[in-house]
Parts: sequence; structure tokens; C-alpha cells
Amino acid sequence: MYWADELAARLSGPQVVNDSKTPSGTVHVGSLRGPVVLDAIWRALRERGLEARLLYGVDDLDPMDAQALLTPDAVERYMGVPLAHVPAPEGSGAASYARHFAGLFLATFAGLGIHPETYWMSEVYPTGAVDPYIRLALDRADRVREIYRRVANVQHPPTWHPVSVICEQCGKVGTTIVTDWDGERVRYECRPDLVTWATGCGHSGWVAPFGGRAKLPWNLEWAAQWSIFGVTIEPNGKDLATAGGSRDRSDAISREIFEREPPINLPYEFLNIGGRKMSTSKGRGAAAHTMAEVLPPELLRFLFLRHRPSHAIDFDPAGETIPRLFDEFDRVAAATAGREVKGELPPDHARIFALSLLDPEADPVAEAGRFRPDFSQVAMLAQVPGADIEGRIAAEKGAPLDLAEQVILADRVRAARAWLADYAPDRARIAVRDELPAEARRGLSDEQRTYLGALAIAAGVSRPVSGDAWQDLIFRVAEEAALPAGRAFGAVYLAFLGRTNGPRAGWLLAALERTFVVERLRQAAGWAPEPEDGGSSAQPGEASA
RNA sequence: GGGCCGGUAGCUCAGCGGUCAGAGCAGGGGGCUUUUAACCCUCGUGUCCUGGGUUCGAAUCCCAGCCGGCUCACCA
Repeated sequence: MYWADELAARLSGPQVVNDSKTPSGTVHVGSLRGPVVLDAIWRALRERGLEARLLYGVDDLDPMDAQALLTPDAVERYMGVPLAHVPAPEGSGAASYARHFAGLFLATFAGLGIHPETYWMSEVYPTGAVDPYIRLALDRADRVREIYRRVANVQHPPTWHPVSVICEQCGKVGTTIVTDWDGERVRYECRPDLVTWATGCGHSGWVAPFGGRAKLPWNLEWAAQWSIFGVTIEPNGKDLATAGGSRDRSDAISREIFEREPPINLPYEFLNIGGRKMSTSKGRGAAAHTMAEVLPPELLRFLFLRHRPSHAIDFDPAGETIPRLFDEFDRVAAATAGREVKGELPPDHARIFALSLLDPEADPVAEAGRFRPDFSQVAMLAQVPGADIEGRIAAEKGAPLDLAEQVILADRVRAARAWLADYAPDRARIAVRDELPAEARRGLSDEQRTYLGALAIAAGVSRPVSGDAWQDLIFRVAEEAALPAGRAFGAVYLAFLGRTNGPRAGWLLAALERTFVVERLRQAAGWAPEPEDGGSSAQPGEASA
């Protein structure tokens, strides 16, 4: 059974699936694994007939700590300030820094068919919903300190209290420390040297830490969210799942301070690039919204859902990774539609396919049956100038594409272009050589040379213009020369591309200037002298999009 | 130092107690007179990381170790 269904099978009663994130900047593709896993669980629960909610929290009262994303003069003023109170980057129409980046992230979810109920901590605190937990945390501060010591081996001073006040003078939350609690108010200090990444203003005073004037530290806030929203399932990345790590602390705080059993955990692995962690700042990995251009949403879901959450996925967008992902998706789709498929299929392939669809209500078999053009072929067609891509694909299908199939094709054309621009290996790129390729000089047989010469003559006579006309000519001349079609095409490709295969030859030649084509054919045949120093007068043009 | 995950064909991975260990891709060979990066046929003896153990039987379970990655020990 599929892992998400296994989880759903051992549960009963209403379920609340939750995740939350600090909107401190753009995120890379790997960050999408969490939301996709959560969504799959949510769908599995509902399909099992359980009442289930999917929540997503934006921890936008967390302090700004990403200096690189601020302008230099804003660093002093905004480092340490809650993200909800930091202005959005220049050019953004968003109300705040947090809104800007959370908005990007949430839009990416929506594009993946993930539609959680969202909540913003900057809005939750003012309602007073967190106040009971702030009070509990302060009343039981000694036990909180004991938990940190026992679970995480972190020693806080006896005056340390688990709440951070938003400084009334400078507005920073990352620089304040609470040193006392009288049952209604806390005494806090905004210290210049509390953290290295932000500078407090030195203010101190007493304040009632309720209604949004203070926030709980991460581990307590997390546990408070569980209680406030009744969370029953909360998977998290394995970085948090380590012994003595965040999850352990929050679990202990939930049990011992807030007196509630923590939600079911299900740690998930990361998406690595070339065996290493993705890191946008280190130039490894791709921003989530960038990758969404290269991979249509179903493929992105498929990428994560085809493996168990505990399996680290190694994803390197370079090379053949992306075409292979499409091929594998198409194989799984074909099998789901009931078609015969070569080779083995992943376990639960039909389930994986169904969960990869954006619309949970869609009929998986009907969707699986749609015509999906081969990615490599689309990539090739996308490089032939003037190619009628949809016409060619429809011809392959044997019928016009329906609306859904047109969307699939458009997605793939877009994906192919992005892939070719950024990731494709050179051999996937088609380029007509400026000069007769050395491969042609070496690789052409005598009969192929004769054939190309004959083709040059025939082209001079019949002056073909369209791809069809060229294609016909290539075949006709091959027939007259008694050369098998495969050898004929190979000769053409060698003469222009320096390789033995390529896009439909007729359309390729039709895209080039005829005088150049004829001249090249004659050179390849050995009938015309080659230019001395590559200074060919003909302009071959690049046959790339 | 602690934790988690992984180590199976060139690459990506499936298999996780029971026929001689599998698939895709890549690669080799062959075929194809109009889908020519497609399609069809064909080719894989790999220390299943290592060493012990359990078992009638282990890639599959247990123990130890090695290697790789991530992570915690500051904050979120």
C-alpha cells in the first residue's frame, strides 16, 4: 500500500494536518517536498472518509535575519524586526516583506494544486489566541528551562523566560530578552549584543506580553500552534527530526507545558542536487518558482511522490534528468490508463499517478489516457524554426488534440525551452554547423557522397520550399540512387549537423537558405571546393529556437 | 560527539525472508521506402559496502564496522 494510505489506514476521527514556515526569503525546489507530502496525506485521509483539514501557517512574527536580502541602509533598521513589519522588497506591491515572500510561496503551492487554509501568526497573536500559552510558558518557565537542558542540552540562565517582547522603542523582536515575570507583566531588555546579526536599542521596561506585544520562541510557538489548531499530523523535514532537535523540544514542551500529546510526525528527506544539499546562496539548486517553469506541476508532484518520504531524492536538473522524469511519468500514466508498458513499474504506480494530478477530483484513468508527447521529441521540434509543433504532435496521435492535451503540449513546449536554455546537454541542442563538419568528411561513404550530390542537383531543379517538398525530395532521390532511407538521412544529418540523426530532415533543410543547402550538399559530395578559411559567404543560421 | 537516511549493473533506482537478483536510461549489435533523437528485435555472471550472527533459506532480519549525505549541540 502507498505510504500515505498506510498512514491514513491506521487513523480514525477528524484530522488536522499542519505545516508552517518562516517567510524569510525565496525558497528552492526542495522546500516544496513538505507541502506536497502534506497534501498527499490530506488527500489520502479524505479518500478514506476521514474529516481532514490542511493548514499552513506563516511564521511572520519571526525576526528578520537574512541580511543579504536587505539594502545596506535597511540592515541597521530592520534586522531583528518581525518579518511582518519589514517593508517589501523594492518593486513589490506587497504590504510587507513577509507578505511578499509568503505570497510567492503560497502561489507556488496553488500552482501545484495545494490549497491549504493559511494563517498568519502576526494575525493570530492579536486575537489573544496565543495568550493562554504565553501565560503557561511564563508560569512554568523553570520547567521550560529544564526541558531545554534535558532534551537539547541547552543551558539558559535562571532569569531566562520563554517569550520575546517586540521592543516598544525600536520594534525589534530578535534582540530582546525577558528577565522577569510578575504574573501580569514581564521585564525585558533590548540588548545591543544579544545576537550577532542584529543590534538592540538598549531600551528596557515592563510590559504585558499579550495580544501581539510579544511572541513565543520557535519551539514553544510550534507547540502552541498544535494546541490552538488541534493539529494531529505534522510531518517535518529531517533537519528538525534529529534527537535533541526542534521536534524533540517541541514535543516535550507540548506534553509537559501545554499538556497535550504532540501530533504524529513523519520526517521526510530532502531533495539534493548532485548528492549535496540544495543551497540557493551557494549556487546549488533552483528557486522553487524557477523550477516550476521547467517542470509542469504534475511532474513536480510526481518527482516527490514517486519515492517514500524517507528516501532522499537526488535531483540534478542538468543532463538527462528532466527528460527521464517526463518519460517515467508517461510510462506510469500509460500503465494507469491500462496500456501495456515495457519493463517494471514502481510500486503503487496508479496511486502515484492519481496523487500527482492537480485536481483531487479528477478521474485518474481518464487523465492517464490523454496523449502525452515525448519530451525529447518536443524539445527537438521546439528547435526547428517554423515547425508546426501541434500539427506534428496531432499527426503522431492520429487525431486533433483535445483541450487538455493542448495544455499538456503547451506545458511541455515551455518546459523544453527552459530545459534547453538552462540545463540540456550540448548533444540535445541542434545546431547547423557553419562549415562542413569533420564528421561528414570522415564518415560519409562513397554512395552517400554520390547521393548528396544527386540531391543537390535535384534541389537545384525542383527548388523545394516547404518541409514536405524537401522531405519528398530526400526520399525520391534516395530511391533513385537505390540508397536505403536510413543511410540517406544519415548522410544529410552528417553534412549539416555532424551527427547521424536529427530532427525531421525535410523541415530542417526548409528552414535554411536554399543556396546554402545546395552549396553544403555539393561540398559534402566532394563536388565543390570547401572555403579556404571558413569564410563561407552563405549564412547557415542557427537552427535553434 | 549524538541522531536520521542511504550504500543493489556505467547512471537513476525497485525489490526489504523464499524461484537462477530486476527495470528505466546510457552503451554494443541488427532492422526499418516517409513518426528517422521515433519505432522494432537483440546483448548484462553485478563482492546486492564489509565482517560476523539468526534461519531449511538473507540483498532482505540482528550485531559490529566502513563509506557518503543531512542534521543537532546558537537561532528559527
